[in-house]
Amino acid sequence: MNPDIPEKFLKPYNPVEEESSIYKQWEESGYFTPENMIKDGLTKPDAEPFTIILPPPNVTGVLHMGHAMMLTVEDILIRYKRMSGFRTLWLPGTDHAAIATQSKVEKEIQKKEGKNRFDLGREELLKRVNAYAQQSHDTIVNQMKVMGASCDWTREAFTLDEARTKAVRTVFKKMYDDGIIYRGHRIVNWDTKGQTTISDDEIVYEEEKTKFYYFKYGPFVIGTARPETKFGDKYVVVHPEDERYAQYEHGQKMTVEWINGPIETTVIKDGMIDKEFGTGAMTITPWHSVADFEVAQKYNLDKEQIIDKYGKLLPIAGDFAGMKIKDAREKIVERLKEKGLFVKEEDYVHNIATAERTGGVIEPQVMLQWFIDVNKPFTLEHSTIDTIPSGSETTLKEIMRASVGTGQINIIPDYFTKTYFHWIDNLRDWCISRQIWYGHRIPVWYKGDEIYSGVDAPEGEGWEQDEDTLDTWFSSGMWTFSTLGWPEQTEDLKIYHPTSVLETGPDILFFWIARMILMTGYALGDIPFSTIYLHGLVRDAKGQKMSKSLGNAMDPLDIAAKYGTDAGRIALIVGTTPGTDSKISEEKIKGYKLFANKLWNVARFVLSNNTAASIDAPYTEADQAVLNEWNVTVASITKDIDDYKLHVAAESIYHFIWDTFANGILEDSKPLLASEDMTIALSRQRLLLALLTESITVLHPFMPFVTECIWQQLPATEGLLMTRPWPTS
RNA sequence: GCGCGGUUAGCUCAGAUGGUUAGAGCGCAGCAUUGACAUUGCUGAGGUCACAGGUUCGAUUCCUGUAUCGCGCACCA
Repeated sequence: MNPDIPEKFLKPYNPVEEESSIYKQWEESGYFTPENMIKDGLTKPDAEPFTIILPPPNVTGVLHMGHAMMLTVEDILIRYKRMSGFRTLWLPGTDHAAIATQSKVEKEIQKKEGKNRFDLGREELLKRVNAYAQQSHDTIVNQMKVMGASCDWTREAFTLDEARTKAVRTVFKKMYDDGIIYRGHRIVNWDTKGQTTISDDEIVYEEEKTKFYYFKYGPFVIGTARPETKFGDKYVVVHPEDERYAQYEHGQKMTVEWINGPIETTVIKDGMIDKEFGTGAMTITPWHSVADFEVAQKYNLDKEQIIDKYGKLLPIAGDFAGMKIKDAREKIVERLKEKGLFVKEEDYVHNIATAERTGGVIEPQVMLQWFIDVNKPFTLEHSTIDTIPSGSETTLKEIMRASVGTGQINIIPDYFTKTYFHWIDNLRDWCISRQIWYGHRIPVWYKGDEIYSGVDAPEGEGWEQDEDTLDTWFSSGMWTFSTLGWPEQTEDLKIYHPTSVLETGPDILFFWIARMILMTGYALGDIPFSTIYLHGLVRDAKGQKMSKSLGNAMDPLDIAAKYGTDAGRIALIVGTTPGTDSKISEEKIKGYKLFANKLWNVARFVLSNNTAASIDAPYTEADQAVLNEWNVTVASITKDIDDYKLHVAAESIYHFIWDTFANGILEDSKPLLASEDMTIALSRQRLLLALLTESITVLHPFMPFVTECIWQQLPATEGLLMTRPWPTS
């Protein structure tokens, strides 16, 4: 036994003791910044860049296991590429997450002080939200460091900071000038609780059991689930080929008895109606239904507002004015019964739209809002998108389609490509204005009838800025290039853009990924990244979604404290495959804590059986063969990582270390190390040290802490394992 | 309704561009060991790879259909 073995190894591996000091060493080395790697000769100056821009976590609280998954996958890729000689940048940041953050703070204020945002006023609310966001930011950054994220903190960004604001306003103005951003009266999703518009993607549908009513409407019987919206219904729609209604002409007018007395109605014949549903006849409410609105636009029909912003009936409802829609429903049915217009009712299940963040019911409303036109042709001056030549006319939809369709952007797993195209096909104009206060204020100013859009406020007196803010995805859509300094033509932008990999969960494929492709295509004529890697949702041991309310959420910090970050990281990777949900349990993580300790003991054994004389000892033929086999293993692991099969790579190195190395080679070594023949003993000593060194190098991206810790105890090593070149055979 | 994915050991999941005995972790049974190991090692039991057709010399793998679970989108007023 070698008496010089470091004291550390006399005890089991203690991750908590080692991890924070190791992270500090990495951070203080400056090597998270690629330029420092070049300066010290660890990366070649002309090395190919590899860039990941971190999907910025929302400053709404703390990181959860989904974030841990994201950070682990990205850190593995980054560490691997850094070791492989790439000019590697991982740029971190956080997202102000407008509506999510504001509604969270509003809820707290409501709970503690019983006040809403209108009681506080814009300025005071923003003060509170900013304070909360700052605190949340600090927590998040700390968590990321605990998880070992090797990102370049000198480049950290925030979606609402000064540089990003400039980028946002620059794009807004350009789109405004191109006529892609327009202001108009269109039907939007109005959140009656949050008092703001939201996008189609922020709606969640909840099943609701209700009644489906049939009423007499002149000579027709119409069906509806929402009698309370029917006051202004002056149009009855039937299918042009419906023989039951063949006797009526399109545009034919008639007077019918209705809720508050007789009204004049007009027959509309359009294919939008489903002949088989109900009676095949319905009245329409263009102000409060997307489909009805479209028919109304098509035939230039009147649109009347029935429901106000708070979900109450307007004066048009006569006796029912001021009532909440749910209360009004039964009373209206009663009225129609009294008038003898009621035919029958049926049980009915349908989905009601609610707002994801506030839970409020969505009432479609026609409102004056800002939109991005996804179908409007414009000229793209400079383009590197394969099928869109520079200077040609295109649309935002076409950019989104082309970037992925040509294979310039590759999605892993590839079956999500279909989902992506399906979404684009159904995409409508994007409503970007929000009636909340936390976020990028719309860079538009008004003075009388004049409208001005620009990066800065216009000169002169009397200009008022638009009260609304932008949808949070407007700014996060620019994240891959706004973080690199755009609109300035920075070195960073030249070197690191387009980025290499965008890694995130499939739940924000549309919210975010598609918007990044849109924004980057528009602003730069380029793709934002060449590979999209989608990880699955992290669920608990029973397969349930982790959530605070279920009490099954795991805190990555607790995991780190109990089992070590390394164990948590590799447990998230092994046995999971891109795009597929995975389950994580403490049992699984515990298993990898044992693995860290196993490795620790391997190191102890190797070091205690190593002597200086073995350094240049020639390998025996048998030992050379062992080394050759290891090289085959390395090559296969390398290929797996290159193919983004991280789960396979992680399992391979785990098996090599535990089964092949510890249980096989170490056991076989015992007699060899004791051999009288020094060529055999020294060769074996050298082999063991070499295999230990190489295997911790390959394991490093997956379990960075324990490997770095062992590396620094090895004889004749200098510098950090983090910057050691990846083994090539 | 349309689309996508899953169905492999008791549990959680990998994997095979079609080819002898289909893998891992956990769990289980037996044996060994106090050691490099807050243990670990060895051995073992356990699988018609959802079901039915088809293609093929050969299918768990490819194709079609069915069942079932999950997800996404669209929604019927």
